[in-house]
Amino acid sequence: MLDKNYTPADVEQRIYEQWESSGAFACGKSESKDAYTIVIPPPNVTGSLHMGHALNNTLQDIMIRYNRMLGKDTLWQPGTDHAGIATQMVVERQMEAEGLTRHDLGREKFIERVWDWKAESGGTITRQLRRLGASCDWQRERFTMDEGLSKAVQKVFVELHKSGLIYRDKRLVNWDPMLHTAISDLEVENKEQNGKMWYFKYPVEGPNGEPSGEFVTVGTTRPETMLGDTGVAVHPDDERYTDLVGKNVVLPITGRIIPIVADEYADPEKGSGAVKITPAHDFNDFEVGKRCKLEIINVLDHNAAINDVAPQHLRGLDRFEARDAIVKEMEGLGLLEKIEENAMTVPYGDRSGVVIEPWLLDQWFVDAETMAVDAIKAVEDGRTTFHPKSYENIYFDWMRNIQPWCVSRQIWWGHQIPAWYGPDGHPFVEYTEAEAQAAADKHYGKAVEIARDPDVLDTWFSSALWPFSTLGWPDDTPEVKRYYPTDCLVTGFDIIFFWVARMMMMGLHFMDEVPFKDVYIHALVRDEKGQKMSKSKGNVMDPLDLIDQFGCDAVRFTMTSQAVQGRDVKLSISRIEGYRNFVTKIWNAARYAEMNECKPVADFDPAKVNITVNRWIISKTAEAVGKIETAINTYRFNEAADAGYHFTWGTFCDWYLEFTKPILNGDDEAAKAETRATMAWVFDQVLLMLHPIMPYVTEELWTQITERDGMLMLQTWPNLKGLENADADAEMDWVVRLISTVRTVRSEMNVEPKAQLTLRFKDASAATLARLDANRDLIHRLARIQDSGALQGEVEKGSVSTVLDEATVVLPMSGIIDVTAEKARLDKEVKKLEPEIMKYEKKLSNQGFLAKAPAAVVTEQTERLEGMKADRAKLDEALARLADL
RNA sequence: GGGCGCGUAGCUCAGUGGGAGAGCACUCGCUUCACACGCGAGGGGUCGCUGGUUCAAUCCCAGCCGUGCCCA
Repeated sequence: MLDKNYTPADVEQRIYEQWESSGAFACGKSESKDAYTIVIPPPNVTGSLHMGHALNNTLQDIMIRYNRMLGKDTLWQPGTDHAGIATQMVVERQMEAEGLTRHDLGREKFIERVWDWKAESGGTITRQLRRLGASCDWQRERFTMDEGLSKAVQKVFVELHKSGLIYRDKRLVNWDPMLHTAISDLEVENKEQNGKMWYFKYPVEGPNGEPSGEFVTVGTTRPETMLGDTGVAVHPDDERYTDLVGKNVVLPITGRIIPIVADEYADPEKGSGAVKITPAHDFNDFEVGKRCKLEIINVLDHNAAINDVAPQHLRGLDRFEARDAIVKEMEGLGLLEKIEENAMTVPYGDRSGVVIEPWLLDQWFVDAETMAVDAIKAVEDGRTTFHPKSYENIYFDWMRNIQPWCVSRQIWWGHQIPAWYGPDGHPFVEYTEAEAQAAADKHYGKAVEIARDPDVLDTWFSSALWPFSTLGWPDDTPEVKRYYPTDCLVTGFDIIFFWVARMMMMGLHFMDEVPFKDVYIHALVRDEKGQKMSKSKGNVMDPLDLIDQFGCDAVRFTMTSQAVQGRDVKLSISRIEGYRNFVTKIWNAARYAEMNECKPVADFDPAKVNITVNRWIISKTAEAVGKIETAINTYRFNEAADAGYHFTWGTFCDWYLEFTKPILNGDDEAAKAETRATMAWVFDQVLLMLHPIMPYVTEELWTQITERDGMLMLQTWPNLKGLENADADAEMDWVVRLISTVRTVRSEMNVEPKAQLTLRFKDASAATLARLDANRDLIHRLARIQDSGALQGEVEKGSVSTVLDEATVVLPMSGIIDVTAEKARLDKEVKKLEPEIMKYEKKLSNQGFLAKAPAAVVTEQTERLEGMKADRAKLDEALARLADL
């Protein structure tokens, strides 16, 4: 006997353990030729599950469970990435409490400590994914720092270097002065904020090296960088400055003599039209400096404090202290022209939260521009398709303007770069130190000492290999053959550049094939007001809390029903509550089936049932399954949820279960048996079709209903093609409309709920009367009718009338009818109809419409008008009868 | 500044070149033997504004207004 209520907390953990321990998640068990593979976008090992993960992994699990039920050899490859900077920060913070820094331990011991941390705390998110019901193949769980994946990283680095796609270069990079490492463009967050624009007057040098008395005014938002100025640029067409180009200015404070150059970067419209150029500390200035052959002078140290190049009194000052000091000094010199408020964008490190400094360094770069060529082409020719397609533009745009990817990081936790340097700094990139030594010795023609590059690679470098490194590459494994390329990558749009783009580049280069055929981009999860969830706003919802509160299935269903392509998910509690109620509804439907002894019958054939209601619900079941299939195949998850919800609640529970009551309480044993078997079968189909979205309650009911051969998650997806039945649909549709219309009349006429009425059909066709005969019991029960049939003679006085197709439905109510109310009710019906009739009359008298619209449309609209006119005539008749009273 | 999206019922959102929909909320009625996390019925929208294309526009096009995001 099923419990009165479904208690998710009692069920979910137990079922998950059964699934996992039975090996049901493992790939390689199906004999199908087809494989279906998703690699999880590896969550950060320091992370914990947030709503974005919940959405992302629910959708992946739906795809995986659905394809597994289709019989494919399904692999959902799980794992985490090592999150170099984030993880190092976590461990360093821990050590801080003990008064230690990583330098106290040294590199080796520190890394040991990170592994200890990982062993202890690194499993959080994978445990949480289990609570979400994720059917990942956990035995294959990988970590980007695993031996195998590290081998892949090493090979990729060495090979890309040998082919010139990785190179060492001195370039401006984004320097994080708190974390003391370079980071990539993508790890920089540009924030709009109000700052200031300071205008400095730079004295122009006269013919003899003395100040000429003339000044050039330059604006700057970062006064401290003036110490590194090596030029002043003006626009070549800016006539105000034509005479000055070629002359020099004397840089205040430092006394450095720097040239005035012409470069189109200077915008005559902005400020004074002249700009100071600091090639070592600004990306644009760096380019100007290159074009105009300006000196590059670095004035900051790795803490972004002023270095020893600067005059004595400024050395060692933090950049912001230096800013104040310089402004004050310029003011003292009478060289501060003015200060303006200025809206500007400031770059922040996404991990450290401090302002990033462009800094000139030797770093390792990937030639992304070259690698992007194939990656762009693969999407252009459809080898990889984005869903929704509009995201392809974002991808193209980024890929076509891609910058060299800085992959070296000055931290310890990560894949150490396989590069060794000779005495003069020449790099040797090899798999092992011995090989590097040999290469160096050969290069220098003698035995030399080499030292390994202390830097590690960007975490995203290793996650870019994820779709094949997790399958065992570079080893030639059966898994690589079977599961690559993967079928779909499911991710948020904010991650297109981090994962999609880089996985595409690496996959195409090393595997000669795209890493995934489809990319499904889902939206962000926001709060119910549409605001981004953030800790500072205090509007974060914890998916685990929600699961505790409402059950996992309700949370998953909510996510799914909201996962509309191209639209953000706005999550509200009331919505989750609503779907929790849906779970309860399913549970209660199962109880009803159980109470009525509806158990699955082994040899039940849905094509061979006789009773119309049963044929009808089977037809509707086939329709619902079809809708869900189409929806999932086209990544319209909300439509899948919608179809499941409406079929289960709106059709199966609201109508079919009610229809079965007179049968199951009746005496016709054959009808009872068929109905019991049908209901059990349909309910099984409900469990099957909803399982990908709500795995727990469906699995629990599957095993509770009866003895089964195996778990629901390993059953075959229903194939119900050909079970649709238009005749049964039409008949039951009529029954539903009849019952609804009677109920409406009862409600609007305030008929006692318990009162049993008589039902008469005026002008009904033989077909209608046959339908009435065939479905009399259930019509009587659901509409509370005691007697029904064709109208004999005149309509009884005091009857209520309504129109259903060709017939008038008459409900005699002598003694209980309220004439005024009935007249009002009929008037309302007529009033609803009239503007519609006018609309169609106008349309159908339009010659243009008759001439140009397709014939089928004209016919259809004509019929519709005729129908409405007939309805009105019947209503008029009813009103006339009422007038006699 | 460039790009993308959105504006449909009180709220959150589906949808379609030819009859405006759902969930929640709201109103009324119901201890109907699966379910009050329920059942039945109902009210509510000039589909942002202005033009254009079309026999026909909420849907396609242009402009505008409002709003959100990404990039610089």
